[in-house]
Amino acid sequence: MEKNYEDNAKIIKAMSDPSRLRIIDILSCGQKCACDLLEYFNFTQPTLSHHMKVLMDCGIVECKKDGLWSYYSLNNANCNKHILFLMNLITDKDDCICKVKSNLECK
Amino acid sequence: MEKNYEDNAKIIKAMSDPSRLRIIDILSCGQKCACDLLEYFNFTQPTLSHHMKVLMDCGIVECKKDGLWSYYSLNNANCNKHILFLMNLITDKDDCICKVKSNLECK
DNA sequence: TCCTTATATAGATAAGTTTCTATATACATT
DNA sequence: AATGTATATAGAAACTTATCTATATAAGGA
Repeated sequence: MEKNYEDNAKIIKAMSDPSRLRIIDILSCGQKCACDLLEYFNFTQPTLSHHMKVLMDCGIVECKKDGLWSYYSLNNANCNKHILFLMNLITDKDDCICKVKSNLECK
Repeated sequence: MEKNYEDNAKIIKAMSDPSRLRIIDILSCGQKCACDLLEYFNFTQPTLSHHMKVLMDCGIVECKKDGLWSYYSLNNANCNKHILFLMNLITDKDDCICKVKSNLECK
């Protein structure tokens, strides 16, 4: 029981940072490599690396390596429906109070 | 845009602590005064007071004073549907992966 | 083989969070 | 009025987090 509060808190905590919310938002348009993601932010490459680790550690994001590049994407398969729903809340353009996605152009 | 990530992160952050998840879980059974809430936890009264402040500051919980007592309840009216849904995820016994609520008895 | 490039890791620092003890506030009761 | 009780606030300690710089790793191309 206690354990469930802990586990859920960990996943929710991973989403409780503005930069990581934005990363989730960006990845909702499809996979991106680290260097592309980095262009959306003012922080450094190691900081992005840290954020991606947090998102991967709790299963929200997965990584596919190809040569020098790391391609990140939302790990929908691994996310339980609760987290998926929250991600949709944040990323779904049409049904979104926060309008976070409105300034992104998905290709 | 930036602002929305910040605002959403603040609300999500308020829910990213195991103790506060449990408080939300307990309040899903109905309003409780601080001293009743406190019995579920091992921390002190000022610590509970801190957690309630965090939950109230972002609008998840509201407080009704009656004499010496402070009655806390989930502020469903003020919560937008996104947050409500996440609270349901955590608190709804029948449709809940986390099963957080299973050990609570609502009267 | 050497250099460049993409990403990860190590370690430090500054800021934020959770918790505590001590104390204040404010209402109730005697 | 004095005392007791429920809650809030202040301030400090311990821990965690976000960020940085410097460096390591590992793959590709000259």
